[in-house]
Amino acid sequence: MGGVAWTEEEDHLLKKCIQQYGEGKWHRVPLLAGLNRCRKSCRLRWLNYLRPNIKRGNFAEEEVEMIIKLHKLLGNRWSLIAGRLPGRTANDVKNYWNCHLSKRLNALEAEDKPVSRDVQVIRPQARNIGSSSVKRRGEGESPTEKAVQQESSMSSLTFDADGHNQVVESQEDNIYACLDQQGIVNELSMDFQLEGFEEIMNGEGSGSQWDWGDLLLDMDLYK
DNA sequence: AACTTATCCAACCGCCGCTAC
DNA sequence: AGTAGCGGCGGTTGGATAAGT
Repeated sequence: MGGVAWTEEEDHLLKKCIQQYGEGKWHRVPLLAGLNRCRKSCRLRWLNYLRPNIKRGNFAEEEVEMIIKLHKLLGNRWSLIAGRLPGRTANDVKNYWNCHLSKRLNALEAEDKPVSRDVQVIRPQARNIGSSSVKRRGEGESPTEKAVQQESSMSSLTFDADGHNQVVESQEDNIYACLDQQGIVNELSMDFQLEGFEEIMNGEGSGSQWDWGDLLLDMDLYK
C-alpha cells in the first residue's frame, strides 16, 4: 500500500471512538482512540472504509455515466461528484476515474472522435451551504459564479442539527420559482434521478438525502 | 514455475480556506 | 491584521495482486 496498512484492531478502535464521540474533532481522535495515527489518517480511514453504507465493488453503468457527466461539469471535484453517488467515496471515484475512465476517454480521443476540451467547467460557488470549502485554490470567478453569489446573498440559509443546510420556509417559493422559470425542475428530477424530490417540493425535505442546498448546487450545474 | 509488467486502490502528502484568538 | 490550528480536498505513491511471457 501507499503507507502502513490499518489493522483490524485499529479499525475497531477507530470505529468505537467515532461511535462514542461522533465525527469531527479529528485532531482529538488519535488520542481518544489510542491510535498511533495522525488525524488525517483517522479521518480518511473512516470516510473511505469504515463509515456505514459504503458501497464497494464495481461501479454500475448508471454510476459511470453520472461520473462522466459530473466530471464534465465539475472537473476533478471528486468529493462533489461522490456526493451525488450514494455510498461512493471521493477516493473511490477518483481511483475509478484514473484507472478506467480517463483511459477510456483518451482512447476515444485518440480515435477519430476527438473529445471536446472546450468544455467550460462550472465551479460551484462557495456559499453558505454545507461545506465551507466548495470554492478552492484561487479559482476564478466566472459570470455564472457572480450570478450565483448574488442569488445566494438573497437566500439566507439555515443549518439543522446535523449541519445540513436548509432554506428558511419563506424563501423556498422563490427558489422553486427560479428553478421552474429556467425549466430546470423537470430536468433535475429526471436527469439527476433526484430522490425525494416530491418531499422537498412539499417542504418535507429535511429528512431526505436531498435538500435545498443540493438543489441550489444542481441548479448551478445546469446554468 | 519463475519472472516481468500492468492494474488496482489504500494511504500519505501538501496545500487551501475557515475560524478563533 | 496577523497567525496558528483545524478540517477538508486533490494529487501522488507504492504495495498487493493479476495477467502476460
